[in-house]
Amino acid sequence: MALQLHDSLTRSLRLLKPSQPDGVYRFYNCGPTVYAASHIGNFRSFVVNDIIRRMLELEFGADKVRHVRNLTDVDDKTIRRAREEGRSLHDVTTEWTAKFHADCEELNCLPPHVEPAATDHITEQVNMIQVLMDKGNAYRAADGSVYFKVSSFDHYGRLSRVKERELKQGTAFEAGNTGKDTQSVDADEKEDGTDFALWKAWKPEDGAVKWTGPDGAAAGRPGWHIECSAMSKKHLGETIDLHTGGVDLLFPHHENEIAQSECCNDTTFAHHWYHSEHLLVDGKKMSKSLGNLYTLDQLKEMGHSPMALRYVLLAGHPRKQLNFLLASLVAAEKALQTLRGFAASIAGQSGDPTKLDPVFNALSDDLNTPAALGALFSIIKQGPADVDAATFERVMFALGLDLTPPPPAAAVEVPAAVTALAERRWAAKQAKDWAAADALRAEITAAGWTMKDRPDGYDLEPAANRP
RNA sequence: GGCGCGGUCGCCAAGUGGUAAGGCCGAGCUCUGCAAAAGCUCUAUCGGCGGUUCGAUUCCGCCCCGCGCCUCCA
Repeated sequence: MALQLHDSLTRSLRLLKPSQPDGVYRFYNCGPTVYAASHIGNFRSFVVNDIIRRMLELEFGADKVRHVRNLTDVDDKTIRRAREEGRSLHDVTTEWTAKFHADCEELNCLPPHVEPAATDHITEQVNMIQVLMDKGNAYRAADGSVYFKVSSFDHYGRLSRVKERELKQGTAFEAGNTGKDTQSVDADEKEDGTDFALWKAWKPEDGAVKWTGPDGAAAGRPGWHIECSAMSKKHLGETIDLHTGGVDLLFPHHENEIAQSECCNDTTFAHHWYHSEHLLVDGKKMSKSLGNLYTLDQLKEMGHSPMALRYVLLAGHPRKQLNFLLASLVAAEKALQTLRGFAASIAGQSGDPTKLDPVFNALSDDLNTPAALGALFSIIKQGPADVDAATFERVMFALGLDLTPPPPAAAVEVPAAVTALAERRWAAKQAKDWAAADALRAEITAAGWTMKDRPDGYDLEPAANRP
């Protein structure tokens, strides 16, 4: 089945196809803001995009996919962080970029082919803003900032259907963003409330962070949206095949990107838009204020593996909100164990390569990962006969599941008393004194340990009491 | 207020106009003295009320409940 993906612009399922004569599929994925460790909700988005990348490679060939994912390394949050820690912006973003890469690697996400950073593309952004100003799509405000004039772009709102939204009294939209931390001075400078910043004039709290702006504008820094327009143009060209991100980016970020790019380049910005849904925790979107935010490190500290998280992320449909539960990680770990056992049972075996088609078909059908997993386990249930090992590996590649056994958990010190009990029970067992052996097992259990017999000895493990 | 999404077995979660995948948990069984591991088996009528239909969980309407977005959050 050919790869199909939901398109946010047309709200329909559409086939993925390279639009350029070179046959290279151009794929841009909005990346992280590097000011702190990304949380597992961020990673849901990146894992989903990783599946897209993998499916594209299987569909068109690894050399026919160009995957770009940016790094936002200058914005309010990165600047604030640097200021609070008394460090340079670069110092802070370098640290968190490295952390992001490490987490991605643990989650088995393929690195994008290009990972452009906003601060490395100031010139490209300034040039783009310049063009927009020259064309009358942007204007300089009193403070030297530059804004995009939304009314100058007829198609504004097509993606998010913002024009169909009615502005009602008392809503966040109308009431000047009450409750949001956007007490932006911008509002006073803009000609229209919906206009957005392309270039932000320097303010004292920006410290050393500033660049020369477009002609006539003050020194400052680029607005958030323009970086993606400029960097996707530089690395993928004026028209790209697919642009993706989390649903929250649909408006205003992607809507604004379209406006900037299309006004600047006079051509279609992206043929296809895809947005993955949010990961919820405790039924709510993760947020610092709710205290329901997890990072990969936190899960690892609880004893969970990155692969288990990846599996959990795949267990929900990418375009449907997924409620994250710690218990799901335990289930995922079990499922992975089954997968490992199955992989071992078919190792080196050749069989019917079409047998796993249902899995690929599910993935090709709008990235239905839960259905794919379901199909996979249905096949596993039928036994290893006729399953082609190489094809199974392709399935694992598509899902990005690394079945290498996780490194053994850090050895926990076994108390001497428990070791002594275990030795006595082993001796009793050798002597076939079952009554004594069973009594000793009970004592070991009471002490909080589990004794697992092997033909030639035994293992001691702390009693399972994970969440 | 606007826009959008969702309510399916104890938990997670696919799916279909003709009586519902899969994972986890649970139960039973087999095999190993016991335990572990492994294997086998079993467990739903799809939020509520109407409508369309030969037939709806699947289509339409209304209601209830939950969630997201509405200017810088993946």
